[in-house]
Amino acid sequence: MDPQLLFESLADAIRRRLLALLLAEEELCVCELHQVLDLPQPKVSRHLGVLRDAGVVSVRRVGTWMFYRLSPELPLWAFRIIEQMAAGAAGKTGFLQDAQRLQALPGRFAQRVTGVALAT
Amino acid sequence: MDPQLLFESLADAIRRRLLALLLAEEELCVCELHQVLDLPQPKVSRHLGVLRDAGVVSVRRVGTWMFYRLSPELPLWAFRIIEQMAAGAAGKTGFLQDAQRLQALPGRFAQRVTGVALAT
DNA sequence: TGAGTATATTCGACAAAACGAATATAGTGC
DNA sequence: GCACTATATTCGTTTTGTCGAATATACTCA
Repeated sequence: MDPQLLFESLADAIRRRLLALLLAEEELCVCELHQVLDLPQPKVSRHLGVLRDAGVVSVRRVGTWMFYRLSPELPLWAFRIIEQMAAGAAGKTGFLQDAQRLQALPGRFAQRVTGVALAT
Repeated sequence: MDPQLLFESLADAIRRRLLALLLAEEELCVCELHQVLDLPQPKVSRHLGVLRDAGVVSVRRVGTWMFYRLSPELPLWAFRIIEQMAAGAAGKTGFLQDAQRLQALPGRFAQRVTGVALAT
């Protein structure tokens, strides 16, 4: 993990919101993320691409869905930075509403199970 | 402390090197920093200005010297991010040589004492 | 195969950030 | 006042990053 790439990733508020959600939820697909952030899908996809190219997140495909998660290869120091970032942003506008919208997403459990079943 | 300002600050390698030095040394003047980093003084000053405006570092004047340190008002989460940043950068090129050059600076103890004495 | 859904990419415009070089400011000491 | 040191700022240029809009790709299911 190149520190330069990590901190470039963290310099954008949208990417920080994405990472905060992935820290809370383990795994999310693009459609869930773009609903929660309430941003255009191409925009979310582009920012996820930056995170992916930096090695901050990893992806697996399940049918047409792409499930993103924090990279399991993140060094501890990088993971802790993301944790503290989320801690610092916890109360801020955007992050607070993201957390609420995430909990309000319909059918999340079923979709997750389907995804896992298909992948196994 | 605005997360956006902190992460913008951390997105630049020179500013991360500055912060790593201030984490190790408590307090340093511009001339020490620009010697250690081996970069033009105006460049170092400009980057310190970014850190100052973001509230990441604070300054005190002692004669013609300006002594920079990590801001005592940094929230814990921000301080921990800087710590982990330094941990992640520890081995990397630049940071390693900075640490060595810092130790090799002549007259650091005397200068620090003088500075404190003048300020009191 | 074709329609439909999910995701990714390209394009050109625009804004922000960093740069070197030169210059300005502020303090010290004579 | 002048010379000297330390630090900061401005200027014009170049680079980098983000954006919306449009389009392309990939997969599923019938």
